[in-house]
Amino acid sequence: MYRSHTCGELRINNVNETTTLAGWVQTIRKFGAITFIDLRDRYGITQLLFGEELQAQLDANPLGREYVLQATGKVNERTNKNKNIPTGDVEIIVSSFKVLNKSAVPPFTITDETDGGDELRMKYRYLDLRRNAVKKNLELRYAVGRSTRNYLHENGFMDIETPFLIKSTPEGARDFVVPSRMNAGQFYALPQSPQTFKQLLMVSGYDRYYQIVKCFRDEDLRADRQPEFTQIDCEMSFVEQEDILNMFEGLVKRIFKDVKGIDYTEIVERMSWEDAMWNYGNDKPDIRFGMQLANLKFPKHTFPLKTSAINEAGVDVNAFKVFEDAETVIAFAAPGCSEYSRKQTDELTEWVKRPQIGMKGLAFIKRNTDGTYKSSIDKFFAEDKLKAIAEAAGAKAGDLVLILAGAEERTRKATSELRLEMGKRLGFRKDNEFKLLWVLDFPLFEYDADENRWVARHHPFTSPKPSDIEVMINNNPVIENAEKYLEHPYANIKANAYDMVLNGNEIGGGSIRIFQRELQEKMFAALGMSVEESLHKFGFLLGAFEYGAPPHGGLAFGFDRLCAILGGSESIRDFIAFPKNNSGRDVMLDAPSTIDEKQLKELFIETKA
RNA sequence: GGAUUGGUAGUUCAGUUGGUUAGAAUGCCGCCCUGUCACGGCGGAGGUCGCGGGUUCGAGUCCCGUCCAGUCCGCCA
Repeated sequence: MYRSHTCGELRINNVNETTTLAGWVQTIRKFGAITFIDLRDRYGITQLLFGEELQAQLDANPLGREYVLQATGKVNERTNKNKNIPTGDVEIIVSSFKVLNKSAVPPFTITDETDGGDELRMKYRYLDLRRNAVKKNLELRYAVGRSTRNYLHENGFMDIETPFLIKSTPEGARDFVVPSRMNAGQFYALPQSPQTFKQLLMVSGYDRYYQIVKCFRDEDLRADRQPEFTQIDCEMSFVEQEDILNMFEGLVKRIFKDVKGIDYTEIVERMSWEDAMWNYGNDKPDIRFGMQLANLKFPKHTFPLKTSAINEAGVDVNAFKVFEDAETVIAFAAPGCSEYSRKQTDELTEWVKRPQIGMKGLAFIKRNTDGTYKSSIDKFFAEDKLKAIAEAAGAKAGDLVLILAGAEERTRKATSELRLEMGKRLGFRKDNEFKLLWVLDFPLFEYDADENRWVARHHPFTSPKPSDIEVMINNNPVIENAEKYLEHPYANIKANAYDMVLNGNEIGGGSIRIFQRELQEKMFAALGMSVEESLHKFGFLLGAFEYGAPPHGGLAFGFDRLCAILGGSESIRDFIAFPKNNSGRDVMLDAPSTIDEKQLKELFIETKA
């Protein structure tokens, strides 16, 4: 027997029991004739006391950090208790011990606040994982997974595994490919998601499916993006959008309850994609705070049903040349910022001029607490006009109105980024506050300028809104005038698609699918695919749709990202046991790497001389 | 593919306008210490300033190239 207890479980009521612990040496504190050792395992830390009679034996078996140690002794109530750890009331008076294994000096400290940098931690990830901070994240991930499985199981969902070696369909993200030895010159692809398999399972009658599953995309990475990542992938038959929204906000609420102890009783807000873009400049708005955008000027065809925020106030924003030349002018109010100094407004201007944001400048109006207005553009607007603009932006006394102008897409995005930045600076984006949102009615198509064709915004299996099906079928997808693609009827077709947004992050998304062969064929054609091409790539799916495919839909959550947000982190890497770095490398394994000539030959891959 | 920040002791970092022998903290090693828990005290070892080239009397510092890492844009149905 290696141990009778873990290092995290002994308490005051165990006093006088004889116990054997095994774990890693966290710290050694020597005081001449006595020595304290903190022994650590997955469950906690317990203090060992080595008395005078063991010092000779300790000198003969010198210990160091991270040595694996077994110690037997009696549980003793401490004279000086440590209130910082759960086992702090007791210590073990060691009677015998054994070094189970030595350890080299670790390259960084195995503590909550480690001195190790990211690169070093990743290289020695097996040491990094000993740290409480990382362990906590993996425990949270495990809890989210358990909660998900429990909820879905209770609701009749069945976990079915789908293959990892599949067919490459270069639509969407780039595939990872795997050469086939038995089929010379041919390749498998790793799935970007089990999308087509779960739809086939619906055809097969497994009307509630789920899988917590690895997906692979060979694209450039970010702090919240890995080449292999995990999805909670779900699909249901005989459902409408409403059924799916209800089922899966139930899932997220259950996860909040199980993992964070939060009763999320609020109604989950629902917002159209158009409203999200109009009010927040973003299809995944953070609604933990207001600061909604005021559209002072915008291209009409982008928002055919909307009217300008100042149309009725009689303000001509074109009085300022920069605004006149701009396609779009958007403002919003930063609460309590009217006292910003010149230095602070200059700094914000520099912030929006960074290449990542790419604006030329920033205009502002201070609505002072004494009722006056001070603005960077008061040369062009009389005070009553400034007042009208400020009011359109929802500014109260003491607020600062920030205004950006330029090309529609860039300006809207920049304003959204600035809103998020100000929200962060003003403390409105708290890690421990959670706000869910459904974004609905996404556009079905997106224009691809490089190829001058339509691409599916979600994926090509997403069904159009029933009212838009006729528009899709009865119009030629060919874009005659690339400049005016927005005037093509396809630009306004809406999809039966939905995203779940948590605190400004897309945590999941899905759609009601096409389930009739004919409509699916039309969709492929709309995306510029020939009949031969669609049969070659998706013939199996079109075939399946001929044998009684039920109406169905589903969604997938980004599991890693969901865990990171629940853990209050921007980066998903510390919620994955063995993540890859920015360049897709595993620095611990040093992968990817070259392979043997022999392996290459077996794959019929020519090697360079 | 692009922008940007960084690379100096085992580790985390400082290093001024280009100027003598490149520093601090921590870790490591040795000695002392019977109640610590960030123990303490004394002493010691530890450097290809990422790599290559250039400017200069002189480069950690300036210039060019390159590699690595981080963040972002493009990309990610």
